[in-house]
Amino acid sequence: MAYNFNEIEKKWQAYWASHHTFQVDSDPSKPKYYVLDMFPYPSGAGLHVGHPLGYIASDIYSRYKRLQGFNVLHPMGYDAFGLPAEQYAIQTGKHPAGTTATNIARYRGQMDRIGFSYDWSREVRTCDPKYYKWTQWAFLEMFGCWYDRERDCARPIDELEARFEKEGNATVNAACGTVETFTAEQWKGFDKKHKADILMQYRIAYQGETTVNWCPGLGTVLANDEVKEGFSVRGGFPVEQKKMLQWQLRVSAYAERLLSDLEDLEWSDSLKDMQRNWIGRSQGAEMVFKVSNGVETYDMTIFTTRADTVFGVTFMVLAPESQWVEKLTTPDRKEAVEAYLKESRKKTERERMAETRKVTGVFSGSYAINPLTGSKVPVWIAEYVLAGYGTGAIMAVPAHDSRDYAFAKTFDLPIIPLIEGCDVSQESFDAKEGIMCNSGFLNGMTVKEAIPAAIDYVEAHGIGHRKINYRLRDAIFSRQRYWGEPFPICYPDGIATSIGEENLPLELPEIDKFLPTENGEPPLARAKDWTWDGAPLETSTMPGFAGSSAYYLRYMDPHNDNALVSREANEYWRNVDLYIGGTEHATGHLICSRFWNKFLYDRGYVCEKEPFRKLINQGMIQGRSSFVYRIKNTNTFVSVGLKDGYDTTEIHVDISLVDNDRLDVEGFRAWRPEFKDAEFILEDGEYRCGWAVEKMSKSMFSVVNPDQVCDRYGADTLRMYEMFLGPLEQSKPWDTKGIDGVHRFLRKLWGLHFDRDTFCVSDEAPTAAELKALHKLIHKEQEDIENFSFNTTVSAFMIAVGELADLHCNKRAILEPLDILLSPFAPHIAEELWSLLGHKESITFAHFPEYNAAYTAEDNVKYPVQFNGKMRFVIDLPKSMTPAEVEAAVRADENTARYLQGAAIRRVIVVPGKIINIVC
RNA sequence: GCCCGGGUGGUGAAAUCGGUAGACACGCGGGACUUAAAAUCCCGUGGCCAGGAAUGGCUGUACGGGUUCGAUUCCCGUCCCGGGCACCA
Repeated sequence: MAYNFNEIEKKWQAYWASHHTFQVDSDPSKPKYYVLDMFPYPSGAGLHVGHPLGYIASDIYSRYKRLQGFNVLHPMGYDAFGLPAEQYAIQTGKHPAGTTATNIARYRGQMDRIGFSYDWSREVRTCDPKYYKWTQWAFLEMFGCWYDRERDCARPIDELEARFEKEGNATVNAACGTVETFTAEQWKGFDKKHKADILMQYRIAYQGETTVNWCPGLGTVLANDEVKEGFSVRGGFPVEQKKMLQWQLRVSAYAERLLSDLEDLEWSDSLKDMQRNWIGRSQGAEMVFKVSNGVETYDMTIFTTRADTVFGVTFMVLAPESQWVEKLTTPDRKEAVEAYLKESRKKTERERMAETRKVTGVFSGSYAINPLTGSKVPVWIAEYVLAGYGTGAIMAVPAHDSRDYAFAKTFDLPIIPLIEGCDVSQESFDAKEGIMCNSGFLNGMTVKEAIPAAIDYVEAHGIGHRKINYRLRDAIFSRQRYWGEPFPICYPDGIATSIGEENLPLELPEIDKFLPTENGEPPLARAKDWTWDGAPLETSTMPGFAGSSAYYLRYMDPHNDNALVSREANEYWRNVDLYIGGTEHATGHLICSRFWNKFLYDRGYVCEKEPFRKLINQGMIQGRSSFVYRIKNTNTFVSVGLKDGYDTTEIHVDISLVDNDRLDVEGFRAWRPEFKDAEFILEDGEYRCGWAVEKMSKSMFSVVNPDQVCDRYGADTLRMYEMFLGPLEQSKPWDTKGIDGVHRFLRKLWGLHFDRDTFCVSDEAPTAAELKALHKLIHKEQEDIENFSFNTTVSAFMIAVGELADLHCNKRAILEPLDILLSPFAPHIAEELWSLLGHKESITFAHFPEYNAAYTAEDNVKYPVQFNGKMRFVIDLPKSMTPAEVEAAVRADENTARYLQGAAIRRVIVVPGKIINIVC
């Protein structure tokens, strides 16, 4: 009986669908397990073999957990709003909704062929109004809240208003923008607009002026992780800095919690490090310097992590965008300062990057007084100081900071070394080590002692205080685009106002063209009557990460119209136990989603403070592209082994024309008209191609479509082969030539049931050898799956099946458990064999066989033996022996006696399971 | 520049609380079956050396040191590759 995988796979996929095999419901009698894939953006190109890697791994784990008796939630959906569909719409006039639906259908078709065990009844699409209702809802919740630092959580903004009525804002400790201090009386006197402006500074979703990454090519702002080296990730257009009024989320208020809660997560250290880096906690002090422009004197606050170096301050620097610039520029310096500001504003991010090490700056004309030494130092303005970090102003210590050093050298400012014996004639001494000098009361201390001592002194004298800064910025939440969630915000009298949660969803309006308007407004401004109760509605839309921030919650209760997720559903499913996806979301989606979850947690809508307990980043599958070598100015191609003798050009060739690095010469001639008359210089009678590991891409003709692999080998082979390729988290090239090995294995397994002499599965009791082969596999599979070491599990299957084949095993008691073990990896063939063994129920409901230690305990172990200090040989003894038994065996062993050459054994020391020491 | 990973056959890779390095698979070589091919099955396969052969010896996990009876594994230094951050005071 042949292994007809296409028929088998179709049959079981239909069976699972019609029996709703993978549909789940809350079931308090069973433990829950939630396995989630990062949902895909459905692009027009469809899936290539790299995309399903993580999905296959999560599917194997889900099926494995089901076998163990868990109630497994394993859903899938689509991150359906986004730029490519809109760019396509601009080019073709086709509505993004249509393109998106088409792409989703294609993705679904491709995924279905691989035999995933998703509960499709829970599918979500972020562009569906029933879904984005809850994205908008969460936004309004954030709009309606402020962050209370006292209680360290989000609170309703009404409470804050009531408090302003009673006591003003002096006692309020909130994460907020810059606000003046006011009393209750003053608050009552403010007009409506003024009050709204003040409240806006406190809201968690707020509107604020900020410098953004503006991408003229796309006509929108972009988040930091949507920009790479000054170009947009999508489309590759240049990006520049621009000040704009934007909706933002106060993610920075959660910085400390986002950082400390990382501890308990089962994420890789590298990923945690990336997040820690992104959050960028740094401990230091804020210090006040008196600054004067000759007319007026102010208190200017700066932030430093090196309070110990105050004695070495020789100048101060302001960011060009700092509010101090205006106050501290003296009339005689005005012209020079303005010229500098104009220059720096003109520069794009890209240009600033290109001149990274070029030092620029301008003197403001003002001076500051060092609070510890009383000395007078100049105040400069320079691009290397960032407005968005700390206070936008620094004290410069050129002797011990390389950036200050470069600046001092360029503008010829003094450099005062503060550490004994350090040489600052060529470069600064940045290390935090050594003994302090030239530093008054700090002299003689080590740097590590001096830092806290300096801060203590500063605090005691009222010059400053300890302070922790974060580089995590608030998330910019507006996009000047069409294909995203509309903001449920309108502007009566110019005041941003919620349209009311009861009116959600606010649906995306139809427009005739997807471009910005002639006067530069976002596309939504084209919509007819885009107003609410006569007031204009917000015209920007939400960014891509809005819809993906809480989708894992929606899967728990996807059809609920009254809540994002009901309390019961949330309390049952809680959070994601295993999350699998690419590392490209390490700082964008994963920070935003954690923030979003924490906000909902503060408000009591969800019961877990972290969304994703365990996270695995699957590696990328790269392409393996092939080359031919054309001799320059000819139409002759030379085989890779001979190319060094010629001057050649490397040309990518379609990998479907290449088999095992050998070129299909006729196919190549037919491939492109220009190669019709191609000549070849062969080696050993064939044309061999060169190859390289590159990104899998159309332009390098290295894309492998999973559908084709399924046609030729079947889904089970695809699934096992992708796992067999190498460790899950590692990037590795796809190479179709190894797939035969896995396919052969499945055929062998099939044959083991049917082709072995006669067709008969017997109820005979299995032999010890058969049981041992099975139980070794059970042991290995359980251990490996828990460690996500799927590649070695596949090897273990091959070994076990090889052993059983050698034993001509056809015992039901062995074959049944074998099918169960295989079912997470190759579910179709496992189901088919299971049913052919006489079972009516799908294998999904079978229990997972427990590891029976009795059969593997017989495994022998190797004991290295040493005597009188030297190791000489190894002896082989059963693992199950106690140390006393080992000793007896050693004393009785003939080989040992021979090695010892007649020496009498005085003592035998056994390190359990490891080593034997013989004292003679 | 800073922070993480990682360097093992022709290839993808196994093996790390230190214990026979290269499991499993691809590829390659040889053989069986076949008129032939495909498919299938069997044997061999890190390198070097000796032998007619079974076999034996040496060497070998990027490089150089160290700890240890014993190091792919632990420590120090160097080189290379991949990823992340990048004027964050």
